[in-house]
Amino acid sequence: MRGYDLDLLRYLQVLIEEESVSAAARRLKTSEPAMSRHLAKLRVVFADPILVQSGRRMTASSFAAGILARVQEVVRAADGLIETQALADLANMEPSFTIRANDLIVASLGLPLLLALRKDCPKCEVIFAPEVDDPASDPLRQDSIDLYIGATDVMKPEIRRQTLFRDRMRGLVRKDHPILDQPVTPETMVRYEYISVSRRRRARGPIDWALRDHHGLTRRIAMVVPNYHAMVESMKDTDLILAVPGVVLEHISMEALGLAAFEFPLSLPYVEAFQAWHPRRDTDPVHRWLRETLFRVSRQVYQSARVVCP
Amino acid sequence: MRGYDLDLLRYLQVLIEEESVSAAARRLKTSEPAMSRHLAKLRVVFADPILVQSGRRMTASSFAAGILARVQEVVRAADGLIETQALADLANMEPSFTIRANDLIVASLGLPLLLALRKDCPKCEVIFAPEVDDPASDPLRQDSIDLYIGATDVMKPEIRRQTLFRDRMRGLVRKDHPILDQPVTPETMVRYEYISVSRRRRARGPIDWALRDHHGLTRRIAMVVPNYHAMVESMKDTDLILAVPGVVLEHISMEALGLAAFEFPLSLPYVEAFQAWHPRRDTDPVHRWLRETLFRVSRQVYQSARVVCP
DNA sequence: GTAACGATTCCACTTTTCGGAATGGTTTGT
DNA sequence: ACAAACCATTCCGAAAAGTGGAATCGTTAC
Repeated sequence: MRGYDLDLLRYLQVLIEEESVSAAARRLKTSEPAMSRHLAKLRVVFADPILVQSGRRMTASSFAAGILARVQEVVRAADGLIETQALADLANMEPSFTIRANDLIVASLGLPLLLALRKDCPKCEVIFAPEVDDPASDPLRQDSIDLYIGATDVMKPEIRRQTLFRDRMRGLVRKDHPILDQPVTPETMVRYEYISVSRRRRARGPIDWALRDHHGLTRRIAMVVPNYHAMVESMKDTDLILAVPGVVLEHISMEALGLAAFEFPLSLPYVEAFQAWHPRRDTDPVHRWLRETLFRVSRQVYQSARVVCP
Repeated sequence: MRGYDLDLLRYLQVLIEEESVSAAARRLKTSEPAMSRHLAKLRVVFADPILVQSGRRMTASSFAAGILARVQEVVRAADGLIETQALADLANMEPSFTIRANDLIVASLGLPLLLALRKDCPKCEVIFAPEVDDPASDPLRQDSIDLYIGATDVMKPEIRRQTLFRDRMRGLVRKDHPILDQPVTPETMVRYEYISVSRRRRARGPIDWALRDHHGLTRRIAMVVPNYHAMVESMKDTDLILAVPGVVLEHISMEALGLAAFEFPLSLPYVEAFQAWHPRRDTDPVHRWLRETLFRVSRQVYQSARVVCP
């Protein structure tokens, strides 16, 4: 009597969490028939149906629901056994990371991150996924991206997040913009039109609220664009103002583009850039190393940006 | 990145505990090449040699030795997940138990134990292994017996044991033996010769020491036999005396064999009958049920024996 | 240097696992 | 009531993985 195949616990955990054979199969990147067979084996080993029909769906049996926490703990402890060893062999690994981030994050952090990762893991690959309109929680849940970096998304409750840095918005304008002729005031701010960057038509934010609440002023939004780079290169011929996080200014060629930046004379909340990941990655040592590297790199980039633009 | 095959942990535990590929293979009832391949996989997963050459032997690497307790705990917790379910399906199981016990234990407890087991598990099988000369610890370690029942063996330190009952030795003689003509005394005890039951020529024991220490007397051993039944049927024509545990007297047909029993007039230590098993069975729910059943049955047999022969 | 013992690798065979296709089960919408 | 939609299970041929015996390798004892 040797004992049941312990690897079945991986399937058991995912089947109970998803309460669906097909969802569990998708999550572990295998087929439904294969996952259905694992379930059949689990049913024999545990002498319990594990998942039971509930109308058109399946639901966890009471036994399965009762042991889920213990199963998670066993798997977590088992994966923790290799954690200290896994990073010892990074040099020979070829992991691929899919990260979703907006164009300015990619421009400001993409290369420093890759260089830092490559120091430990020369063969790793970083894929920046294009931004699309769905909230980042969905692909994190579906495991189609490994990590999200951004500031604007609202995350689902189980998604893990870590703040990378907090920054202020600054105004970006053409170099000889008239607003620069004297110190910027709320009044001069609303004298010109703005570009708003949004993928979901949220054209108004903290700047609008500060102007309205503290000065009774309203700025005009001339246009809404989906990413920053769409406008940075062409705005030098306009009087438009673009609000950008300060940290990214270092990565914009101000002189070559004929641009300049100024600070908003408003008490604005900080923009909080964070990284987010699905909890299934919590015990993945390589993924943790990725997150820790990103954290370190973004802090370094942020510090050097503050030195350049005090 | 799905994670390593958790079933490898079973091999990891045994390999570290045994510090030998062939011993681990024997213990898990597989071949050396198969176990060597499991070790090779573990070496890849953990990026560690796990077992390293130490002269002619292997020894656990420091990493492996360091995680052994955690591995044991993970495997124990994983097996514990099915414990509450395992006994729910006893009725459909066909387990086979190999138990080593002397002939009188088999005679007195064999049938009651099987009947009790069959109440819960109608298809179970009990094999009483023949007694051989090696200490019981060895086959328990080698997993060739599931359980030992006896009183005389010294157990290795890791072997688990549980006392079943404590009993006194009694004298068994032919029915009209002259020693029964009057109350037995130490002096009459040494007037006749004895049969000693031993597989390892330990012909002298507590009876000899009590006679010598308290009465300055010595009994004569006429012969040494390997089991009780060898002599029980033929001693009715002799004046020989056989010392047996009281509990088994109920299972000897005294009238049919023309025998009788008497109490020794000595302050003898109790004989302690116990069951012993290897700790690998500690978390085996079916094995625990076997032990608990045996404990219950032996207590019942012992109680009824005390009623019959006060 | 040779024999003994255990670990590893090779190899042919067996067993298990895989995913696509087919089938079965349940609910929803018309 | 029936058809469509969705998910779970079973069937089937192919691929992958596992097995143990034989051969080879590595180390020590005599």
